Amino acid sequence: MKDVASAAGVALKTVSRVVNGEPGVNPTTAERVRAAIDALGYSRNESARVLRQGRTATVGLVIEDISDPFYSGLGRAVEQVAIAHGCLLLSGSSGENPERERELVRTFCARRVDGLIVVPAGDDHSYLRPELDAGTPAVFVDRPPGPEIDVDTVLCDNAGGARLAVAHLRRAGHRRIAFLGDSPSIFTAAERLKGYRAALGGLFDPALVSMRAPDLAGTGADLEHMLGLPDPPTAVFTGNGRLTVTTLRTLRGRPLALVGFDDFELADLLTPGVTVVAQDPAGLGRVASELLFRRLAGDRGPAQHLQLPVRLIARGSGEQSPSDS
Amino acid sequence: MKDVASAAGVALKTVSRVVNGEPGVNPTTAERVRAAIDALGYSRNESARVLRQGRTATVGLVIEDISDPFYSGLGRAVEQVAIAHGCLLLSGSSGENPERERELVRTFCARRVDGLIVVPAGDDHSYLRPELDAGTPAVFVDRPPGPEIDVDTVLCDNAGGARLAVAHLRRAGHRRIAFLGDSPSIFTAAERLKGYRAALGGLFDPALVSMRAPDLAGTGADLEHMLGLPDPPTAVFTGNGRLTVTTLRTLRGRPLALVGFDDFELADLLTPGVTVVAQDPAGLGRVASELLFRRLAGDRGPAQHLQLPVRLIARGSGEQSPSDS
DNA sequence: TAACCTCCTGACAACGTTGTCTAGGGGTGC
DNA sequence: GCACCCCTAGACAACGTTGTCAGGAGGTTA
Repeated sequence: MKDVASAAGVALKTVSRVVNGEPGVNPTTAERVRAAIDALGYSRNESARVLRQGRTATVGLVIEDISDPFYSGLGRAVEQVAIAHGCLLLSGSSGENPERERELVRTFCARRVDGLIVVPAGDDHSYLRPELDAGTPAVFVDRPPGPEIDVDTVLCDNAGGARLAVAHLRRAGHRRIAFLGDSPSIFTAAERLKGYRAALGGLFDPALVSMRAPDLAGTGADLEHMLGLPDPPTAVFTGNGRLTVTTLRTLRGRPLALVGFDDFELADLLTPGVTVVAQDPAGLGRVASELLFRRLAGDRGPAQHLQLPVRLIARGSGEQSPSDS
Repeated sequence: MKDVASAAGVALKTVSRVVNGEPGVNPTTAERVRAAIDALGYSRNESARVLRQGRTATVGLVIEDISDPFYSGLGRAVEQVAIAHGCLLLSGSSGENPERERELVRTFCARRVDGLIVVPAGDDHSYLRPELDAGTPAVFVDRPPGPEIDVDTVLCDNAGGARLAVAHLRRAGHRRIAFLGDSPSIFTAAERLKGYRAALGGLFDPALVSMRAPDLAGTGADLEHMLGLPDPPTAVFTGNGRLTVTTLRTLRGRPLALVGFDDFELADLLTPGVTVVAQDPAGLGRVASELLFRRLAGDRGPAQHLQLPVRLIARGSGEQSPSDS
């Protein structure tokens, strides 16, 4: 900017005014400055601007894994809202590691992001307190924070979705319904287990429940084991999209009624089509980021806790009767 | 930092030294400073640090659409390499819009990213010249830049992959092989058309080629039209993952041999399994970012142009003979 | 005891912006 | 012709950090 100023024969401040479109600059002078800017290929140093003004026009997004379609859909929605507000997105994957989540959040905060959107991996978020107190708003999405902090959250109706899935299978006549879920330490997995259990009532049998960290081989083995029981399941409820795919791959055409949590591309093209409880990742991202930008615009109201609905999409796999298997 | 300094009763610079782990600070003093840091919840302002040092430890990634599995896989790989080098990732989706690509790159540069990884949407990259001259390295991945600039590129063997696909179908006995591709303005689509055409030789028939911007309805209609020709195709080669899915959805079980460019999850679970020419999105991302970090480490050698291999994965759909349809 | 060295600490400038304040030039009103 | 005001422009400080350099305290050597 200094170079531009001397090239145009004006003061620093005048260049600053032109760059920022501030009023009170003679059009002739402004034109001369613009010419100098073009000639020198100058572009404003945002770091300095941030330092001076305090706002970075950057939002930090912490998700579990950007290459998971669920989270990348969520991320895309956040990105779009951010762009609409003139913000950029700093993003990072926690890989389900609380330590990494924390590190990402701290790094983002050190770079003075204006706000955070977090899919938490851990359940202790006391480390966020200083940042929140310093005025950096955070919105938790897909999973809530630990009890230490009270911030905006956007979740989907996990338990309700699970009840929906199990009720659907029960309507088709199933009484032995297995649940293949993620590690119970994960909020959504625990909630879905609750819904599953509630909808089963007296039919609940712990022998038909497998919950473990994503591990294709392990969950597949659990399912095989269940199928070998004297009173095997006639239907399966899978706790997330990855597990649904794992299960399909394990079954490989063996007929077993199936309802999966999370919709996925091609679910309709498989034979039979896969019945799912669909949530709306883009909706989660959109709502969460709109909440964040409302905070950034100055909303100081109490923390909001939103829940987005889920819906069951029947495609065939969930409508098979017990006698089909 | 100023507050920390006065709280600990030391000078600014001493706090700076402690924060940066610089030698030459009395352990007692350092401990006092650390206590003050904890008490005040201080975290270093990276903007100021960047301003002072000139390096942001940030890499910019411009891709087409973060929610596309191909690009999110690529993005994830870039992220991992960046993390390994202590860098954060600023990312943005161009949505196949050259204007937006340019805007993203400029915004990234204004924030002084240390380097750029770009999947270009446009073909004029003269706008990057000032940045390159200023020493910001860029690596183009999946598609090359326009002729105005000569930078590192990492592509996959598009034409070779297409030849592979068509040759595979020809071996199964097909002579009427349709090509459903993306807009010919997109580099990869054009290359794949070239490979398709080369492998067909005299069998090439423009009536069996559809190339258009991603548009489910349009491509589906083109395919339907081809199937209504007096001499219809007995096989289809689809130009990318999205189009493969579109085609599967259009065909909905109608038997027609199919080979798709790009592998996708569940391709093996469909009936028949979908034969694909698989490229390695994570590999593209990894190689590109390693190239970038080599530049950031000071490598000033001539621009490298790498090509990653593709491989054909036979799963059934590409092995059907013409008489099956 | 003087000279020197090491270890630790602090003062100060600088990075590139922008907010605030001041000032000159020219026009307008009386 | 004088007072006043508006328009434009520039000088200067400040944002929070780090690099450079200077200097004091204490120990060692001659």
